[in-house]
Amino acid sequence: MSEALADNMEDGGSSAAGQPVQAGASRKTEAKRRRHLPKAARRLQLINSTVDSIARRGFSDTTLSHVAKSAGLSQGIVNLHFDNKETLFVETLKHLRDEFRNGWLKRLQEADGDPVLEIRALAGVFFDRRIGSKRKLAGWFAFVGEAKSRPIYRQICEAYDTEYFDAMVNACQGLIDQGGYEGFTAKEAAGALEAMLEGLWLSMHLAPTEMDRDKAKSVRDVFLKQFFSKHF
Amino acid sequence: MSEALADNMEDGGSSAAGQPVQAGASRKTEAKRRRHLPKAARRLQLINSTVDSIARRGFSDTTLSHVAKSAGLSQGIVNLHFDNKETLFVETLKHLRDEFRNGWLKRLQEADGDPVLEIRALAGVFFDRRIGSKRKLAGWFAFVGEAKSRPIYRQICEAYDTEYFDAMVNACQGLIDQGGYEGFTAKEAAGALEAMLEGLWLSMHLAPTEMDRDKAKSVRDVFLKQFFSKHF
Amino acid sequence: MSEALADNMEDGGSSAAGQPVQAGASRKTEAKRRRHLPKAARRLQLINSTVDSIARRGFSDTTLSHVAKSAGLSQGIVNLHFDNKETLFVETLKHLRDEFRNGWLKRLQEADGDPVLEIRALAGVFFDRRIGSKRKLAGWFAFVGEAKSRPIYRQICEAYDTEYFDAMVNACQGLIDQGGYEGFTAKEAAGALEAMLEGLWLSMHLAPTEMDRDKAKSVRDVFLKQFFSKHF
Amino acid sequence: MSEALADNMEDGGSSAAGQPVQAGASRKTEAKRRRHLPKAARRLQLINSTVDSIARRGFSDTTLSHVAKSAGLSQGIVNLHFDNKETLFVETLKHLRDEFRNGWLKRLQEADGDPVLEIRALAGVFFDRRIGSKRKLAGWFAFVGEAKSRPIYRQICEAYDTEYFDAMVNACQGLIDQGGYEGFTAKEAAGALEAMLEGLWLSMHLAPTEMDRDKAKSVRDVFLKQFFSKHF
DNA sequence: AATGAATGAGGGTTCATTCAT
DNA sequence: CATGAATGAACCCTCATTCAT
Repeated sequence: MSEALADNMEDGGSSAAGQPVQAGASRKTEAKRRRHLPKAARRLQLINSTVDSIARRGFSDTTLSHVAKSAGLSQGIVNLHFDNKETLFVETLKHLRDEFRNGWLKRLQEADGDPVLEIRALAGVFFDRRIGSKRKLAGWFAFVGEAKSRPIYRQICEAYDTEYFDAMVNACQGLIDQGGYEGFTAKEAAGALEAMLEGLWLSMHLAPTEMDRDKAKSVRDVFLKQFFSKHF
Repeated sequence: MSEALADNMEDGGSSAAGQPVQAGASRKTEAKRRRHLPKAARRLQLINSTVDSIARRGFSDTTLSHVAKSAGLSQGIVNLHFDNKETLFVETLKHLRDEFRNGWLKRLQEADGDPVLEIRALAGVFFDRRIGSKRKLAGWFAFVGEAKSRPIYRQICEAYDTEYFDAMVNACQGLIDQGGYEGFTAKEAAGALEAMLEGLWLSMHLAPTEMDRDKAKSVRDVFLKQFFSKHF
Repeated sequence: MSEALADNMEDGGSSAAGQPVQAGASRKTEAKRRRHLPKAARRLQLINSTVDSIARRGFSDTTLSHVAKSAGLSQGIVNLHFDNKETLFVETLKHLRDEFRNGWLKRLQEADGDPVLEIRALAGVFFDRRIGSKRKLAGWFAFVGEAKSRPIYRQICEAYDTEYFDAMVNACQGLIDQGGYEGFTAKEAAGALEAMLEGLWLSMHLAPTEMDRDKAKSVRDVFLKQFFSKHF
Repeated sequence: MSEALADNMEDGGSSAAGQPVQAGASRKTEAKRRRHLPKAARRLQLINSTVDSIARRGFSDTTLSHVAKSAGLSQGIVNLHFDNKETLFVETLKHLRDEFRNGWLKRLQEADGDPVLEIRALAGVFFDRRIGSKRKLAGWFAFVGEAKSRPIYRQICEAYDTEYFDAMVNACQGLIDQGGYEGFTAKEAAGALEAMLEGLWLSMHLAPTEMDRDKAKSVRDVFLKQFFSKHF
């Protein structure tokens, strides 16, 4: 794995090629190479390898061999745990989606109903190193690229996107209700904000040297100040 | 196929399979299937077919057979006009890129130095039906999805992206210089605006029913009003 | 397939299409088609099929499909065991080369230093049914035909050719040292003899009805008698 | 054309790529690039280009495009002058064959019935720079390599080979009739001699650094001296 | 549960051949 | 006579999937 892609491995990139990660190799049962693993753990490992491969080689050059090798396992392993390649991709997307949702949901709960904190929470997920790591951005945009021709990918995220947007609208409405804002509705503000956040991710994905996380954050801050000057 | 024609087709794309477009079908010899075409025209036709195919089947399921068939031509036609599949993709991306640049450049010239008009010009290209048609958006995001693993795609657009951003910064600076704006630099405003426009394209691509062109325009307007209240 | 078996087949070549050779077909599990084979055995089988195909269809009409089919295996089998077609050819040539060398080396050792027996050994390999079978001659000359444009083929045999020639010179020198020969050096005799032997192979390859193995042997004998009249 | 292959161009290698040979370019009608040529001349030019290509790229990598380009002509030119690729090859082989036959026939006539001169004539053709040039040797052995699978190639040379061998036998018989030789028949001597000459060609083809024309000649001389000591 | 040899469909590419110009 | 764009069959190779071990 290239350094650039590995930089956010706190989010659990899969094992290096050849040898699976052995965090606690001192435990007896892991003295030998661990060949048997609970089904769920194996599946997660393969999903992570898939994200790796997509980040490194792109969607169209990701083969099941690559995924297996990157997990340090053998040829047929994927078909043992997933019905087929498409299923692996679907599960991978669902994994990214769930991580994203868990990310903002947890923060949102901590906001405890305060609209300012809620907006910070909802926007903040885009700047979470674990969720917006380079390899995961690559994963996201790989799926975006295929979404047009594979409706299933859109369907997988549809309800979750709506849920996120609704939360954003709600938070904006909370600010507006506190008075002093004119000229835009909560939906419009939320639409602009979400679009901008996604656009920042796109820039971070395409031109990481031009748009790093800090620069993106300052752009976000400017935006919030312009829209909600009384609160930010 | 004339460029104007293809651009207005809004996802209609290149000729239908089986019968190539025959603009001047009145000529005698066209009773039989027309086989010869100027080299440049044939290449453009194939590029359009490529965008079609990418939009319809995605990057990874676009085969040279599909491209050829969608152009109503034979198997080997692509390799006759392009070195290989990758070259076809590269030329396709360059085509999209050039169209995009021509789009805003022409509008920018008409702005004649007026910053307000310049910003309208630069933002407007995202709402041009010919440039931001569904099939072309699909094309753009297909390349985005592969950009991480194929640096050539990024390189192709790099300088052009910079050029666009610089123009945007310049226009924002023009407004700021006219006074009355505080709290953000031209770069920050331009960064926010461009990110939001790209985010709107993303929404239009992924959820066209949720985000249509008109809704996107109103979001843009809200943004401009919030940032440059004295001019919009 | 055992090597000895294959060598004795005199143009019979590898297994017939449809059913691979099953030496130990009595085992239970062989009721179904045997699919797994040790890697080395599979490679040898494919090499033999390659010689077959070259003999039957020539170098330029030998396709991987033919090789696979002639081995009773599937399309992709060759690429599973060899990097590519060229590698298969290279390994095939090396196989022929090694067989040839093993042929004369073994005989030479049995000669036990006696120059007369050594010359018989070195010449004799050309008349070995296993090494100079019709299909293998076809293989040899197929590679000869491509040698000019694919230097690798020459390189593969270069050192081995030199080794053979040196052994021949050495044997001739042995005879000359025993006295009574004038008018030629050991190198010249060896050069003439080797050239003639190769020429005989050429005739056996091109005109097997005119030049069969027995006729070739008698020509060889005449040659030896004329050059080394005191010993033959 | 590589230098090594060009060194014997006195035998009329075809034009260099890009520009056809223009021996008498001063003639009016050749001021412009000569596009029209008598059929026979064009055919010969293409045959020569074919030998070139076979020498340079081998039989299996010789395409009609290469032949055409090497003649400085366009794609479809070969099919205009030959029924198909196979016909071109057949005609090329016939050309080599005819040149070879003309070579020894002419020399033989000059021998005027003297067996010694006849043998010199028959053997000498193998050392003629025009007939045994490197590129033509490459051509010969390319056809040898395909001969097994394309009987037509053998048929083309069959009668001519017999004719040559008969002449050789006849010359040997002439010497034997003059007395003093025992231990071999004319057929055996001729068989040995022809085989050796062909073997020398093979060595000159495969290992030109080891076996050059002069070395080959001296081997031939040794052979003649051993077999026909009273005449050579 | 895991392996990895084997399969076979389908991809990109080449090239002999055709044909309108 | 000559050109070169176009065709389409067939090649090599990849890879998702199967299956005996």
